[in-house]
Amino acid sequence: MSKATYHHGDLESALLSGAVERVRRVGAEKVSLRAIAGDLGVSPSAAYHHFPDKDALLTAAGFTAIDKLADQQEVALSLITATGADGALARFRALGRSYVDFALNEPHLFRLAFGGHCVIPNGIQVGNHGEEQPRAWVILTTTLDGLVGAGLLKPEFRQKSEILVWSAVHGVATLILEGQLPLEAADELFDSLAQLLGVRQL
Amino acid sequence: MSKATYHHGDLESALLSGAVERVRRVGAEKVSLRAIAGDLGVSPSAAYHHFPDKDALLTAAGFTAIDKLADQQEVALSLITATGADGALARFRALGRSYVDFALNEPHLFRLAFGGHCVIPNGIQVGNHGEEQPRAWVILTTTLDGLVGAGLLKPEFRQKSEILVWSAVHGVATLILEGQLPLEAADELFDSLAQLLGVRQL
DNA sequence: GAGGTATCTTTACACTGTATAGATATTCTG
DNA sequence: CAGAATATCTATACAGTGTAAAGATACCTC
Repeated sequence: MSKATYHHGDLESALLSGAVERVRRVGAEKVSLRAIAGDLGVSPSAAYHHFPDKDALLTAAGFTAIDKLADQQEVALSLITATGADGALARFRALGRSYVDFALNEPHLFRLAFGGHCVIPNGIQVGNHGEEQPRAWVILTTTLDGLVGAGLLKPEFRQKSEILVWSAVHGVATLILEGQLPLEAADELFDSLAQLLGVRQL
Repeated sequence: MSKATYHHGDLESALLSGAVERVRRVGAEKVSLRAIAGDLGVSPSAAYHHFPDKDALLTAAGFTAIDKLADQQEVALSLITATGADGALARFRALGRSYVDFALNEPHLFRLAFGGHCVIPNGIQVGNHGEEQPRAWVILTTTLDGLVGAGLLKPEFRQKSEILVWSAVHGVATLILEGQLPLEAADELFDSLAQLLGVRQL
């Protein structure tokens, strides 16, 4: 409770969630630092004691958006209680659906997350299943492991599937969001992926 | 020559290419209308006789970025003179490579094109091979036709390949650009795609 | 050539990010 | 438990932004 009752409370996280909320509603290019500060009853300059500049605040907001996406994926996965092959396949599909749904339900957060603000310096090491991997990656590999374990995904496709699945799902989400592909493209893509990866049809 | 020697010449297209050039160099969120106008020796308000607002100018710039991408793809395809199966496969790969290369070489233009400015209202009709389809789509379908014609792509996969290939290539380009996947992911993806689609290996 | 119109300039305004300096509350140190 | 040091926030200010409104200028049409 030391920092929590300083001047404002925890202004840093208040600014962060304020930024997320405003981006969510109007999009990153239309949020103003002054408006976020105003919401909190705080002067425009106050933010500079917690973030070097507006861009840093938006970047932080973008990373929490990435986290929200992972949260949503985990919720979607947890809703599927089926075990065995049916469960593994349903989880694979739910993973893609939740990704696309997030993009369409929260377009501004999705664009903030993948629009240049949250560039990870040296990228991800694909083979490395370490701790500092993005959650989306961990969730994906776990789900693919489930398919292999259930005998639905041929083990020799397992490795290559990681990049392929994530890229395809991210791509279709973006292209639908930007109006370059129709809504139905998502389900058609999931069908194609399941079929081409050798997943047994239901 | 009527409009070309009006007051400035063709200010509309000058503004447009000025916007493209500045976005290319510093990114869309850092370009100012006044700077573009200043480059052309024109007052800040002059732009409003050709575009309703700054956003409209950026949107127009985004569509020319989409066009530049298509141009680059066509150039890449035209460089491959081989005929038959080798040519078809090489063109397929070149298509993906040029897409990823464009994203990495022109990150700001790529983000402008697919970052919310150029949303096509009702999306694309996938089955429809009409005239008003985006060039990227036409280029892709033609290349896939080449694969089928050369006996490299199973005809039963042809239809589903369109969405899958475009999504996967767009996705991997974006994820590499945003640092979520390493550079090598692109080639690994092309390998996976070729293999899974049943394309005969070289 | 006259009138009308498209094009561009001038001026102005509200708003932005943020630098600087000062005020205030908390924490640390003796 | 002082008093000093420090973290936090405010007040003020400034340059730069998008754009609205009104006026000037060049072009086109009749």
